[in-house]
Amino acid sequence: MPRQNHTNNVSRLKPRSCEDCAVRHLCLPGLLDPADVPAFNKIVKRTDVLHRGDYLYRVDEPFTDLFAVFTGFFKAFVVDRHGREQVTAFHFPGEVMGVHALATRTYQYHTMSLNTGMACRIPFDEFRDLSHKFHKLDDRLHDILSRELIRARFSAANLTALQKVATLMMGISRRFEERGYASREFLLPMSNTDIASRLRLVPETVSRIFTRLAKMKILVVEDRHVTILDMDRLAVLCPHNIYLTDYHSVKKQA
Amino acid sequence: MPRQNHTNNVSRLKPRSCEDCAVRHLCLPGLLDPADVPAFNKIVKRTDVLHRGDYLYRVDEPFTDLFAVFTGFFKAFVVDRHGREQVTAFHFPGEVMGVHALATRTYQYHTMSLNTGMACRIPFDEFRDLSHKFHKLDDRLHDILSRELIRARFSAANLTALQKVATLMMGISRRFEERGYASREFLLPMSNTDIASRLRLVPETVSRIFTRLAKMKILVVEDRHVTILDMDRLAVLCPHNIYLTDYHSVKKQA
DNA sequence: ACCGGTTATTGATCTCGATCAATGTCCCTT
DNA sequence: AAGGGACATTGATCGAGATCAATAACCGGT
Repeated sequence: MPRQNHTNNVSRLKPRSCEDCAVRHLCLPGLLDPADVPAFNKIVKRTDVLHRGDYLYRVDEPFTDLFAVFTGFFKAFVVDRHGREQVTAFHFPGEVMGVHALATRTYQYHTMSLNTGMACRIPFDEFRDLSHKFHKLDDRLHDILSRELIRARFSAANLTALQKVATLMMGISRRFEERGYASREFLLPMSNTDIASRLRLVPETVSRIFTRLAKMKILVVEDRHVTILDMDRLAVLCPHNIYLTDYHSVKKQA
Repeated sequence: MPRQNHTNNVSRLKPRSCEDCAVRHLCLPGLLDPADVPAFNKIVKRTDVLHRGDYLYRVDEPFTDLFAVFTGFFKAFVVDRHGREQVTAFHFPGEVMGVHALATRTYQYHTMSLNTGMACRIPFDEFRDLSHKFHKLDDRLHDILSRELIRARFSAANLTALQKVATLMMGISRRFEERGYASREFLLPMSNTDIASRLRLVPETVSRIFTRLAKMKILVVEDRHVTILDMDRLAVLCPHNIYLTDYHSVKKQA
């Protein structure tokens, strides 16, 4: 049984640049003329190798940088007054983290590595200066913000537990696909508990839904290994064809 | 019993300018040096007088303009496949509408006037050019987007019906307050049904919650007239002190 | 290989808000 | 002033998911 996820592979940890990053097209410099990418790369710093549970930033820390996932997976969450985690987003390679803090100038979410990985740090002041020269950077930032906004509003929709889980799984599949990885078979980067928290469900319900989906021969989760058996019927369970991706193009609603 | 809402007053309908707009500080030009406001005002056009039920824009229309509420109130909504309205936001004077369409270049929500009012139309291409000269416009746009993002994520939180209604009422009160109107006594600009739709509840539940709040001597709704009797106890019902405002500063969570 | 803590699974019961139903109120039109 | 359609209120019942509880599987560390 395959145990390692391709995307978890961080064996070659030498610093890399945006120029040869596999997910640049999804990331902040994605709209730049290739000739302008080195100028952008110059302001980017890579973090140390991060391990499961390491924080990228915490709530109330002053906002100084935007971050992008270089390798690995991250989760954003808040902690309520009873000490319970509430996951607000999962972040895949190439996705930008921290844009929510533009107005308040303090991060509003904790952001934590789900496994071994690395992030890119983009000092916002330098980004802002650069975006005045390269307006494509501004356009991309606007894109990211407005996509996240639409996605956030839709994830507030009143869905059944089955629809929620189906939509999340479809979104994860899409995100693997747009990064060039297998989209019908993959390791879940996050725990069942994190999934439940993200979807405002309890872990018991997520577990039951997985059992149901297996009985329906749509999707099997064994250990953390997911196999999508029937992508079409999975898609039918997702209302509006809105998947919980961060950058996939937003579909129209009827 | 007072029947007209101050903010509904559109008796003097001559075109006005940003320079003497009472809610400019909340709006797109809010961060501009006063000397630069006329340059911004030059690209702004006011709509005709709009009446209850008039559309400002519809889903799938090409995105050409940002809009701002000049007078009156607006709601944004989608229509699901069963023809049911799903309200996604209410907009008060000075608030900017349409920013969600930056990425897709088509509006993703219907936006409709709730009563007699008027909106400002800001052609986005001209705004974009101007923002390259006045970076404060860009900063404000970022602010608006990131605030909406945080608000949208929180409105996805798992609240009880009581918490939802309390949070909305507190948000409305705050929004009246920051516009200089009475914040403890006002006319509800939207129907109970719209409130229910916004909060993913049914109108029956909203009605029952209002009855409960009256019995608790926290808040009375008679006809559309709201009187807040105990602001402190209302605030206690709002988790995280996050109110559903568009521009009020986002509070920290514990 | 063995533990100890975290995480997943499965079942029984409970609860909040939805649904169904009936009546009442408001407001716009004529 | 009358009538009609949308909107609001209140009660009775229902159901999806939470909660409570118990067991099992997994994982990291020594």
